[in-house]
Amino acid sequence: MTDETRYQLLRRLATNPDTNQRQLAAELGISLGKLNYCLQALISKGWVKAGNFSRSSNKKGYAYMLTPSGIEAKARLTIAFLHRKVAEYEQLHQEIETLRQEVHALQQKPAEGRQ
Amino acid sequence: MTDETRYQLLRRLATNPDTNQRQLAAELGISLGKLNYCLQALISKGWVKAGNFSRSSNKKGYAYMLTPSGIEAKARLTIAFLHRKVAEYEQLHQEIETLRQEVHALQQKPAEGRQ
DNA sequence: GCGTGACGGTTCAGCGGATGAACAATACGC
DNA sequence: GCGTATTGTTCATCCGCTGAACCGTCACGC
Repeated sequence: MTDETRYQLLRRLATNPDTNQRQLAAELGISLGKLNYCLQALISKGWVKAGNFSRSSNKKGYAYMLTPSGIEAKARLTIAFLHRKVAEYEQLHQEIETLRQEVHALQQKPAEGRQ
Repeated sequence: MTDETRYQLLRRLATNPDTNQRQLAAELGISLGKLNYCLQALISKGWVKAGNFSRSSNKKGYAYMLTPSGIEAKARLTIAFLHRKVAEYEQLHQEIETLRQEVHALQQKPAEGRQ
């Protein structure tokens, strides 16, 4: 759904290709159903391939590995995300400044509305 | 619903008590139904009073004014929000630092995965 | 081999918040 | 009065998310 989720998922898979869906869902703080949905989306985009060979010791389940185009996509998303986050950061700075002024104003006239 | 919404609404009403619900909803970026719901919640908490006297030139609709306890509540929420936002700010700083490092790493080995 | 238990992927009925069209109420101009 | 415009209120509908249930598969013990 969100591309925040997509990005986080790609990020996770890049470092940890052999994690099961339940654990991935828990780590990203989303439901199993949603994770499965996102994963299928990444796979159908050709960014992730589900190799059905071994998960380390245990032979069950898939290993979800980024394809070359998945790696490129992750790079693009990383940069896009950096920019977005910096913008958020600056806006948050603004909001905080405004809030600080409001709090300051409150402390100037602390008795207003009390009894 | 969210107390972000509640706070924003109190904030708006404190400065602009005579705005109709449709416009309030548009300004907060939420639907009319949700705004109405939130407003009723504030009213039933006793934080806002809907005086049915004049909106400036036009006599229709209500003027939604903060009660004394509404003013107090707004002060509390303002402070709580400041703290929350500062925490978000710091976490965002962290995330950005991580993203910067990732981007840097990408630029060190830019040919990976290309052909 | 067969049975069984455990694990992992997939599905989907159900939930809950959000939406905004439609309705009700009120004020105004005529 | 009547029609119109403006505003508050409701509620059927939508839509994404959830997680329990389901199914397939593998590993182990026999």
